[in-house]
Amino acid sequence: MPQEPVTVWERPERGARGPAPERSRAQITAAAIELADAEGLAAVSMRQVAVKLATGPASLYRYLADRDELFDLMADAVAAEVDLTAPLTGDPVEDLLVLALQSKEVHLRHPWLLDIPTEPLRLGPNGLDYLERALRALAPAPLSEQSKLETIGLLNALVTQFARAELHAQRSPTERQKAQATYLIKAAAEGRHPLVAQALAGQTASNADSRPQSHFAPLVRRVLVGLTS
Amino acid sequence: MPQEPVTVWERPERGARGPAPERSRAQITAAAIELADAEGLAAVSMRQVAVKLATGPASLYRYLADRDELFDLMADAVAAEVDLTAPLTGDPVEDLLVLALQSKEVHLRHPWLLDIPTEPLRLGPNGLDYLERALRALAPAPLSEQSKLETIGLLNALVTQFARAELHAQRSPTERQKAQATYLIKAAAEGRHPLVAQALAGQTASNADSRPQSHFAPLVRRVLVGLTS
DNA sequence: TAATACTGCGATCAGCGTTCGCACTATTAG
DNA sequence: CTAATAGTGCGAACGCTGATCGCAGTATTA
Repeated sequence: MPQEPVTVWERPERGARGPAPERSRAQITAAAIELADAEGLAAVSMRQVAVKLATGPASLYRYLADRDELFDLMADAVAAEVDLTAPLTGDPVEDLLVLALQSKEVHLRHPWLLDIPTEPLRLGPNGLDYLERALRALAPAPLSEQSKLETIGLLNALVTQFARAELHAQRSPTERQKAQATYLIKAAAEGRHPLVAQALAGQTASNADSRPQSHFAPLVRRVLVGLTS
Repeated sequence: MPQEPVTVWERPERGARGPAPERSRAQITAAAIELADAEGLAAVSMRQVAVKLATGPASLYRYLADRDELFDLMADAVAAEVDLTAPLTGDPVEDLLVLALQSKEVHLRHPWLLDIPTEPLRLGPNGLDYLERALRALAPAPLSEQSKLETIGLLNALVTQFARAELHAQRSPTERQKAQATYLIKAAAEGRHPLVAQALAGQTASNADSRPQSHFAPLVRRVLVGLTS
């Protein structure tokens, strides 16, 4: 027998009998995203989401199997913020770059995305559209299927990496981060890590320009050119 | 006044007064790593670690400020498994590749590393040595300090990405993963994502060769050549 | 009209990270 | 030698978490 449907995406939103649900997955997702945008992913507990919807925690389990599925819904919801309608140029590098830039914007808008535990194949309908688009952009490149997927994965890794760095730069540091920074400086000044000290100096010097110039686009371009040649 | 020491690395392991501690950070770290290796990072709760050390949870807080510091210790402990003593060749690409390969091995040996929440500057003494080594490898390359750090960051992103993929391939899939996979297949077969379907087919075909050949080394080389030229 | 399948949700469970306060002990100061 | 001090071990507890169970109420089907 073929195992009942299991992902949120396949499981029907409501049954055919009984009273109409008073809420919807979309509403719950929206409430969760609002919470996460305002107070971080840690604030997205079943209880707090329930409070926001004026119900009890147990009720949410009529809509979701568990908290992880809520993450699925949240991630896929914001994936829809990427525009996939613009025409492709035919240049894999430029077309992928457009995608990556947008994806990075989404991450900056929803920093909690970086806190969602990485699951293999966490991909909803919108994520699927995104992937299809990336593969379309990559179609002209003479790569194996596996290499294409690896390239897209690498691109996503770059997106999250730079999103993290930019968020880190623009947010005021926590106590922990200040402590870590002073430790690093002190340790580097000890003399046994001269190159780290030098890199640190260069880093703070470039910050003194107060130009948070990100090298994202040029770096992505270089990497993609190297991979799709 | 200069704020009391705050990172685990600066805070002295024991005070000058009072009885000698019955345990050490190293012991606690070892117990936590054993737990994590065997049952995953989720099993590393203060209580379970305490049980493993035949003590109470509250006692651990004489050694650590919080659970996150335990992660610091764990990550830095396994960072020591990378060999940094071999002589450098002088070729940044090859020298960094050696580092990356080792780092990936560490991740395969300790999969829970991928579950530790990414914090900016989570870097202990061993992590610092690793960073210094990477900068040494990169010294011959004509790059700005910032670009060097970005390159190393990208390298680490590649390491985690491939480690994740390889672990995913070699572990038997969870219920969730099976469900996600069947959803993906079904959705791709629907016709609106032809390229995803094609990529999926190519993926399962290459798996049929049962050769889990990783493209890690060649891909890292290509990326690094592109970035350090 | 009866059976059925669904909904909302209060009560509750087990587990979590962390804090408090107390008994105890080694070191230091007088 | 004694008293003050700072450190240690840890039982008990607090507030929070994700999740389950069972029951009352409701819309659909037979």
